[in-house]
Amino acid sequence: MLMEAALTLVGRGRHFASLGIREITRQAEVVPTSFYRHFRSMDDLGLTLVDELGVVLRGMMRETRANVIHADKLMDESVAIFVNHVQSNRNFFTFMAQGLAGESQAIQQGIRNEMQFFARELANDLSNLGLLSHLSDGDLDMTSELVVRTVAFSLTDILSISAEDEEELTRIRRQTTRFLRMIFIGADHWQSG
Amino acid sequence: MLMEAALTLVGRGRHFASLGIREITRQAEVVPTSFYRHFRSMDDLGLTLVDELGVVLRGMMRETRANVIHADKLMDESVAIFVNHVQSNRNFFTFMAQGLAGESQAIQQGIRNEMQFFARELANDLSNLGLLSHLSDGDLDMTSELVVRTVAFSLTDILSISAEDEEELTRIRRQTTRFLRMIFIGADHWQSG
DNA sequence: ACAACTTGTGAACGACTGTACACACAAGCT
DNA sequence: AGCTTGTGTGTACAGTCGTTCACAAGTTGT
Repeated sequence: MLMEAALTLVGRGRHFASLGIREITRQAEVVPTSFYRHFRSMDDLGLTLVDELGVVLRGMMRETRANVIHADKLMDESVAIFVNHVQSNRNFFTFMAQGLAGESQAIQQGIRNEMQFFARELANDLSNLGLLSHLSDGDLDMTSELVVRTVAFSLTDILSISAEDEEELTRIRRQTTRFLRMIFIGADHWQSG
Repeated sequence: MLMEAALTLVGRGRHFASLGIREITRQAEVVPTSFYRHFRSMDDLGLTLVDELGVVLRGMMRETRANVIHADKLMDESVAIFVNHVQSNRNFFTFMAQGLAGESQAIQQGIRNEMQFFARELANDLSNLGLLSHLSDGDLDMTSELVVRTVAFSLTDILSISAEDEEELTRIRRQTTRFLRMIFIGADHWQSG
């Protein structure tokens, strides 16, 4: 599979923007010409990857919703689930991190959209859980956006360490949780308008 | 100048990881072989760019310190100065955003270090201004780190819009300020330990 | 059974790549 | 004056790149 091959190379440290058609088909053990059977260009491949990334993110959302029932452990558990998903889809998330400042505007916009969708869903869930109910819709959206960005930045932390470094991983988990806690305290004391 | 040429290409939408030696020397109007007179490799060039980025960031810090005297306008002014610096060093900051998830670990680490340095300086300044004085050193560091990350993420927002879109720029400025305000409120009500 | 479609193959092209080498010119030092 | 050092030049080579084309094998619908 070509997408898989691209992700493998990305996971091996290469940047998506520096990959070539021949390189990917070589990794996929297929002749270069075959590339065009599936994608018009690299950008095309990238956009398809963004679509699949959306699927991964939605899966993560679903799992989070299913497992976070008590508001008191909300953050610890959400962060843990996030970290686990990054670990088991490392290449996908590496692609996401790269794409945020990548060279294709289309891919960039696609990833940005996924994040915004995620933030809106988060705002919805918070609202349904009765959390931060004193916030206006706009302020709740803003808070969710800030949360998503903070977690997304932690993504780059996770990706910068070796996948087996459990010690560092724990540090990142704790730091991210503290970030989120601080944001929620801020949101708690925020006065809309 | 080779560094300038690389930044020009980056500013033109290319990703640093996808640039070639010949491409850069062509942009610099110099013969390919000349590249090796100044840099051993692309990574070498990138690391030198990170050093120069440090200079830019320090300049920004200095200007912020000089202009932010009243704590009440601290955030609005700091954000405004940041946005201005991004606008007038757009290519440099694009390189920075790319490098955070780039393909050279050395460059990645270099930029990460710059950000950490920035965060520590910010913690220092906050301490000197007598702000958030109820926080422990560790918690003040954490807060600064969160602030720097939030601003860094806004960087990608700025870079994703056209340089002349004043309307969107104002939106980003306001959003970033609100993010920071929320973080500071959270820090205000944070109880260390 | 036959046609239409999908996916993969192999050869070929012209352009571009990184890097090596020998050489030229200028500046600074002694 | 002669020597070293730094920078830029021109040529060259072997390898890679994206893309084209005509062709084969397998699957599907009728």
